[in-house]
Amino acid sequence: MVMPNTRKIPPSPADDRFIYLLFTAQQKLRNHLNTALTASGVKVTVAQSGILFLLKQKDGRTMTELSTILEVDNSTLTGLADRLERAGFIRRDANPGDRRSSNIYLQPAGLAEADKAKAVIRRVNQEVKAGFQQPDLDMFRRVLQSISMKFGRNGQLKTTNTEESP
Amino acid sequence: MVMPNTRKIPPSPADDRFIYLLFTAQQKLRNHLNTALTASGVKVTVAQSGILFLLKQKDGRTMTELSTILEVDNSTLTGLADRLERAGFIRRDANPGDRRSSNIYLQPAGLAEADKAKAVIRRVNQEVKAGFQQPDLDMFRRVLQSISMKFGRNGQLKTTNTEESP
DNA sequence: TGACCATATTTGGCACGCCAAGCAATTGTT
DNA sequence: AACAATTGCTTGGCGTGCCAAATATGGTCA
Repeated sequence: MVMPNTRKIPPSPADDRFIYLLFTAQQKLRNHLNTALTASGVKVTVAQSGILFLLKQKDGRTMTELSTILEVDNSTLTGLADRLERAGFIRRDANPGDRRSSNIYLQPAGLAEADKAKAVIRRVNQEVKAGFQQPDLDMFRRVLQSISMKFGRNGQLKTTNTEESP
Repeated sequence: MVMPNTRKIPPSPADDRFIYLLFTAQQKLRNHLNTALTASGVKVTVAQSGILFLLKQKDGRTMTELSTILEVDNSTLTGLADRLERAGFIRRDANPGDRRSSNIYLQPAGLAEADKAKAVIRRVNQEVKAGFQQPDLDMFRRVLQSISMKFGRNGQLKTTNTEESP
């Protein structure tokens, strides 16, 4: 059945615009996150932190490796890496085996920054989950993952856990 | 309990990083949406379509009115309106009562464009919902709305239905 | 009226996405 | 070995967000 019960329309017609809802939630979450990060003295942004986490997990990755995992365009990664390098958080090193590519290495300051960012992000992730039961969150995850699968480039689910969990 | 069961780790450790999941889903959805729009000959982007929908619902709104409803910065709206106006989809008209503000009017081409965009967005919204039961989607919505409420500027839920539904 | 504060919008600067194009280096083909 | 195709990365251009500052107008109050 496609049509809702026509006998009685509920007081709040239940917003069916999931695209809008998703976009709005993401935008507010991103703003809150970046605000929380700067408030905690973290200089790096959410987007940049992803690179740091991946390098902490395995140092010396290449640009392509990072952009593939993060599923962003190569050129996007160039910009992110530029800023991280300018801030002294990472270092681009020539790859002796293949002079086209470069290996990215986490600098001490970058490692410290990653940990600071991780703490904030973990906290916000808890805030997101607050007020819901595990089954609810599981369903939420399932829908998000289905969106990623349906509309993703490769149609595949990417489970590249950056670290332990949040 | 904070630690998971240590006796047996399940095959798939259930990704708990909702921030990452939400960001990824949103990004893929946005890309798919804009691809689908251009594929259908729609010249306007998702972001721009929001303005058209609001004007179709009630023409002559001001910039501030639009940016408040869409919950984007005023300056963001300036850019969006610039492009829509340059494309001939809207018109900025001086407000006789208050010369600081301007009323935005949908042009015939803009109305046509809004309808074309609406069809595509509605279709993608159906794709998002595909494979889920209504209770699942309701839970999905609830979590998204709770994120918007938790992290929104005003902490309030905005239910400005742009039209009938998707 | 004139100093002041508030409001509406724009501008400029930055972050990050995308795409298309470019460049250098590597690999494959013949 | 020589040419073509591929790969790794950067550049340039654009859209969309943000914030802070500038502009212009409007309203208040002494």
